[in-house]
Amino acid sequence: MNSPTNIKQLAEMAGVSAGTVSRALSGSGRVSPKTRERIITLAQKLGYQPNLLARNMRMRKTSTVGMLVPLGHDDLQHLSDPFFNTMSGYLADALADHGYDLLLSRVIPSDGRWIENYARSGRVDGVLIIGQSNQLAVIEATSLGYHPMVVWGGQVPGQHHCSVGSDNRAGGMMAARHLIEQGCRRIAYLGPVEGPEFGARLDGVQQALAIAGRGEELQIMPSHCEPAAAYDDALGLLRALPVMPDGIVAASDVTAISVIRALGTLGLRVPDQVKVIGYDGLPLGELVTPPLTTIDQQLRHGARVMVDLLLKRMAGEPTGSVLIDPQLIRREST
Amino acid sequence: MNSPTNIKQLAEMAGVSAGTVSRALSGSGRVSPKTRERIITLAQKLGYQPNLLARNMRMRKTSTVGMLVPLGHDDLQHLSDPFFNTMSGYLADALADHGYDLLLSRVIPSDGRWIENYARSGRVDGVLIIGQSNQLAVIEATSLGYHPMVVWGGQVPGQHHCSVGSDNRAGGMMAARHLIEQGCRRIAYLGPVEGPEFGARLDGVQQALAIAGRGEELQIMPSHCEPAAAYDDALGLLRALPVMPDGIVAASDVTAISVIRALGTLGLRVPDQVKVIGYDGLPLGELVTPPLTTIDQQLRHGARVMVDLLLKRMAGEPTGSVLIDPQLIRREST
DNA sequence: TTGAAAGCGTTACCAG
DNA sequence: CTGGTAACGCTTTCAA
Repeated sequence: MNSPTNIKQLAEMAGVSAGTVSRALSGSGRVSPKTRERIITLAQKLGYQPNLLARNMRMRKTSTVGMLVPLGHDDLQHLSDPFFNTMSGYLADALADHGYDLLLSRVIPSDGRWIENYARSGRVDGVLIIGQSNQLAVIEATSLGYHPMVVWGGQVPGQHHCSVGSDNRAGGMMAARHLIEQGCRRIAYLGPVEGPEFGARLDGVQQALAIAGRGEELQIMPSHCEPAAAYDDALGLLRALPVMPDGIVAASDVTAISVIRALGTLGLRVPDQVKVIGYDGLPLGELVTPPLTTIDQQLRHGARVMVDLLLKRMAGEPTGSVLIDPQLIRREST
Repeated sequence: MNSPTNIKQLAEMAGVSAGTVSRALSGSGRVSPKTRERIITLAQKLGYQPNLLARNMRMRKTSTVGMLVPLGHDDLQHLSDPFFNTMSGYLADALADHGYDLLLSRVIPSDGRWIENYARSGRVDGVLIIGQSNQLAVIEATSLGYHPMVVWGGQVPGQHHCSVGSDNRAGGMMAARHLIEQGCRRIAYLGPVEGPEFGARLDGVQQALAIAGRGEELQIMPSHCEPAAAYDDALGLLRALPVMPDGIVAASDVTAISVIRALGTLGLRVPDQVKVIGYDGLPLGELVTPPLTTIDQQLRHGARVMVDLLLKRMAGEPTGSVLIDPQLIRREST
């Protein structure tokens, strides 16, 4: 009793045509209740599974959304990075609630069309981009011709593409202000200094210091973002410093954790001697030693917003971008 | 200058037939170097993107692997659980190295054919199952007729399906032995007590105690596995205990973290008053307070093994199951 | 209510 | 080396 491999076989066994089976199984279209019932039970009994590729192709709809992570320069394994993990988990959950699957692809931006090529390959109904890396131009260009795309990341004035993300400048200010309020006298920033996200965070930090009349003061330690090398990076940067800061704004939670470890290696206690604040609000920030003070981007909420907007855009509706209020979560690293 | 939406349009513009374009672009088949060059550059210029659905359908190959998480009883959001996150990240990385994408699906086991239906839908070339939950029978039955499937989880004697996982009994023994060696006098187990994975871990714990001549001693606190409720669960279970243990084997790292927090709430210090050991070896175990002693399943390595075996099975080759040596990682929670 | 046939976009076979 | 044609498995239109 082998399962029929296609609808025609099943139709034959049921003594009807393929079209009738299709209508019966899909529920759409008029079929006599009797034959419908008969076909459905037969399909069940025989374990018939329609070929979704064929259906998707015919219907031009896949019930699948692609998540793309532009790798920028670092072509190393990134999908196991805690930030992406967390995000993909939230996104997969939010999508599953709407009956969509998540296709996880590691794409290396080659030409200016990598998003469009992926999107138009027919495999996905829409695209979620996590992190703009250095691909802002491509994203913006793509958005002009391809509607169902939502980007996690910062917002730039006049942008055309739909983005969801926290107000990085406000978040950066918030972080610096917090350190100032805690009495830090030598504040430093450690993390990437470019890109619409990290750049804005840094801007915010500088602005907060300027407002406090301490604009000259910031020590900037530009670093990469690879989690694997983060600890070594941080250690090297801190060692090279002429004078040790007493407050560090880390560009992300992962960076902050590395910074704290590096400080530990250097024999410095957090938060007694140096205060460290992260950025992201990853769940694991709550678990680390010491629990991380951080700027929360509310990723779970953000993921839901992204999915909602994407579904709207897939339906052809226009959407605006969303700026999520970053929130200071005070824990024990400051 | 609109991109051609299908190969026929492109062929027309190039003044050749669709077949020739296909051969030129795929590189297979004989095409004169001159026309091949011409077609390739034209496709490039026009931004032609072949429809992968159609290709996949025709070739019966998708370069995509599905990851399924049987949810068992708990139909709550599970894909954002740290264990699955970690696993999916490693798997996605390992698959990407071989040119495969990962399709993340949350499937609720309905009937006895949910795996087969998913697998035979044509959307994936193979299936990775993470965690057997209470679906062992279905998995085993499916494996009889569907080859390209690899399961993360325990091994049962005489099983037919291909599994990769740590030796849970050995791991459980290792954990209990460690607590015994640390001088714990009242040992408890907290976690699920059934299923081929957790059950075996518990067995191992009991066996280690029996060997030490303390078989009667173990306090068992059966709990669920939902990370959301884990803390409340742990707190309730610990509170209900007539006498507080001084050593706890937690069924997973996530559970262990919850246990440690619950102990904190009860005013008990880890490891001074109670020692806690986890199971999994998640990266975040290194970061928590206190850093977690755990039984490491070497998930990154395990993910690679799973992918290797799956690729072999997709090629039709037979494979055996793999048992990964669990290893004690001693940190500061014991 | 049902059946036949025309696609969806691709690749593979078979002639020329 | 290239063009035409037949699949792949499904849905949907058009007739009956």
